[in-house]
Order: sequence, then C-alpha cells, then structure tokens
Amino acid sequence: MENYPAIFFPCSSSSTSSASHLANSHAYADFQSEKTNGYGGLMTTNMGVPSNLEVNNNNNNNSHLAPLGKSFVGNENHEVKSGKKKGEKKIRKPRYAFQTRSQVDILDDGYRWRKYGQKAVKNNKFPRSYYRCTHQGCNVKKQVQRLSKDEGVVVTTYEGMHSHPIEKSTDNFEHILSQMQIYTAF
DNA sequence: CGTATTTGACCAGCGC
DNA sequence: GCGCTGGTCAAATACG
Repeated sequence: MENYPAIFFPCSSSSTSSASHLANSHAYADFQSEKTNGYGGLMTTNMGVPSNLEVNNNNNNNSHLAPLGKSFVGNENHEVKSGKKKGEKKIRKPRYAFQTRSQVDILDDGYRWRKYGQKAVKNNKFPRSYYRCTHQGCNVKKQVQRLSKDEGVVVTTYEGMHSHPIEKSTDNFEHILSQMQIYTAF
C-alpha cells in the first residue's frame, strides 16, 4: 500500500446543475501518526468557488458533529483498537473527509461504488452510508453522511486510495480533477 | 439474468 | 461485565 494520499475531489458530475453541489468544499486529512497526536494535516480547499463560506469549522464545534468531530480535529480515535497493541498488524488507514455543500448525497467522483451498509448515527437524523469501490483489488472505502442541522452539507469520508483509473467519463470534471489532485507526503 | 441496493444481524471496541 | 455505538456481512430484494 502506498503511504501518500491522493485525493480526488468528490463532485457530482452527472447532469444536473453542478453549481448547486459545490458551493463550498473543505477537506480534512486524518493521519495515523501516533507521534503527532492529533490530525496530521488539514486541508482546506476551495474549488475556485466564488465566495467561500465558513461552513466547516463553525459546525464542528457543535454537538451534532460529535462522532465526526472527534475524527476530524484532534483525535485519532477513528480507527478502533488504538491503545492495545503498539501498532503492529493493525494498520490504521488514514481517512480524508470532505465537507461539501450539496443537495444530493451521492457525490459522483468518477469511481463506481457499491453500497454495503447504512447506519443511523447518533446526534444525526440522517443515516450514514458506507460504500466500497467495486474495482477488484481496490479496497477503497468511503462513507457519506449528512449533517442533521445543515441538511445542505454532506460529509464524505474517504479511506484508502484508488490504484486504478477512473471508470466513468467524468464530463468536464476531468480537468478539475487534474488540478485538484493533492499529494501530501508526510 | 446479472449486478447493485436494501436491511437486519452480527461483531468488535470502548465507556461506564 | 454489560450495554452502546460504529462498522461490516450477507441474504433477500430491486432494478437494468
């Protein structure tokens, strides 16, 4: 597995006005560095959107983001089994969360996802959906969650990395992706 | 008919 | 030790 995260921005491509989807996007990178207790990196990205509202952090301090908030800022609580073994076989994968303003939950990022679960989250009216990349050998997972308070905000959390090309023809999205690819070396 | 989604069950970790 | 919560599995179902 690679260590460097490559992040593609989730966007809803298909038809419909893409404008409504990406009013604002924020990305959080969560790394499993035990030394750096806390988040390894935090990325804030605006997709060339005109005015960037400050949707993210303001929401984080509230309780409705409780589960995610822990993962995002400060705590490496995301992957279970942290304290037990001093890190040997339990490799905790970094996760990257994107907070996006969107009217739809399904943000099509060009990959094909198979839904494998859905759970209700506490402090949140909306369920969280679990997706897995259908590409063979690609174990990239993502989960999509909507804020109960702001139903216009969708949080997409990616886990793992794709090691294969995009399967769909992301219309005009392609050129955006080329710009939005982020490689972080930690 | 093949593939994707739905949905409850199951399981593991953590807090109390 | 028990219960809660989050994450995954898998059978059934829906959909093209």
